[in-house]
Amino acid sequence: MSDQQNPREAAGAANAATQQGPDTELDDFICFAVYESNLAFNNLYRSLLGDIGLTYPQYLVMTLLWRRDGRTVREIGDALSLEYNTLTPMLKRLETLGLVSRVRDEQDQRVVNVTLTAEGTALQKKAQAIPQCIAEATGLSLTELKDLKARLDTLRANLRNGGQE
Amino acid sequence: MSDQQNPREAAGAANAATQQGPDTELDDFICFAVYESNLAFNNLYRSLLGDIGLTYPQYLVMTLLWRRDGRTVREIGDALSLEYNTLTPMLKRLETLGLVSRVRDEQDQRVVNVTLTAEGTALQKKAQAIPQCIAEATGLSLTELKDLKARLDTLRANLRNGGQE
DNA sequence: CGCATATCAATCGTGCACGAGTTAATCGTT
DNA sequence: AACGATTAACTCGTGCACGATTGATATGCG
Repeated sequence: MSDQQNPREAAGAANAATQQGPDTELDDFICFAVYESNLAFNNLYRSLLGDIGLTYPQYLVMTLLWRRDGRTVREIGDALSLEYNTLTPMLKRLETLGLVSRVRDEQDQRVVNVTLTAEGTALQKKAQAIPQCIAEATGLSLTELKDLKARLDTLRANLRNGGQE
Repeated sequence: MSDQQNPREAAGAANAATQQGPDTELDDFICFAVYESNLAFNNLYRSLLGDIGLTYPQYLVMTLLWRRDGRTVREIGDALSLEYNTLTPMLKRLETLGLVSRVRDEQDQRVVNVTLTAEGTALQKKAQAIPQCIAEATGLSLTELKDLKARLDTLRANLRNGGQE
């Protein structure tokens, strides 16, 4: 098959379309590369997390709680850049799975505190191998990963600032 | 507020949790960085594309067709790494919007050919400014973007290979 | 105190992404 | 020609992500 599909074709349309020269050819490249990398991570996590019955976003929440138990919905949302309308159903699913408990705060009745159950704490053991698997699957050295992360963090910070102007 | 939530806290849990040393501390970092960058891009595109009534994945499909009109569902899926069960409803929405038409292939009745309508072609003009906006929002130089894209492409290729072993 | 305002969380509706399963058309082999 | 295997597309169900809206609690200010 000679119809070679690469990201260039998908994201580089601006050049062919608007004749703005090679400078704009990269614009969509980077977002498409991020989009595709995210899809690839999602699929990898799906296969790794399927055994323990978590989705990737659920795993991120559990990871937060394993690191420090007892957080409000807002704190979790801040950490993961997610809104209540995403988190509330997700936390309810984790509650249904018996991994966390959701309890109204005594002092401030508006707040819901999310804590690990014994089962939720125990699950950490089964998830131990996952970070190592992910790191190996990237095929990158520690130095490369560190560097790539730093660049992505810069990108993300810029996007958030620029998007709100 | 001293409760500074950063990606480190969300994705670096492996270290504190499993005491495996600094080497595993980065494992989840990179996927989280990609996850957050993707969220940031999605939100940026949402604000930019809201005016012309497209979502980001829809924009990617339109970009493909603007570059070369007349593609099968399979070709679009290959280009975007998406399955039929994602694309079929999406293409139907684009059809409902009057931007594309979906027609069974005469030679091979299994195949559905997707082509731009006049309205779909015309929409390209309104979308012209978007790549430039995105590029500026990244706050990165062309060299930096090019480099970052290359690294992400490598990462993605590795993930796909490693995920299927 | 009393009332406007802000905050926390939840609900509803839409769209993306994928696993699983289905249907219909084509291909390959005999 | 016939029939099993493959391929293209679709449907259904689940979960994530977000805009818009709502409700209930807490805070601030006159």
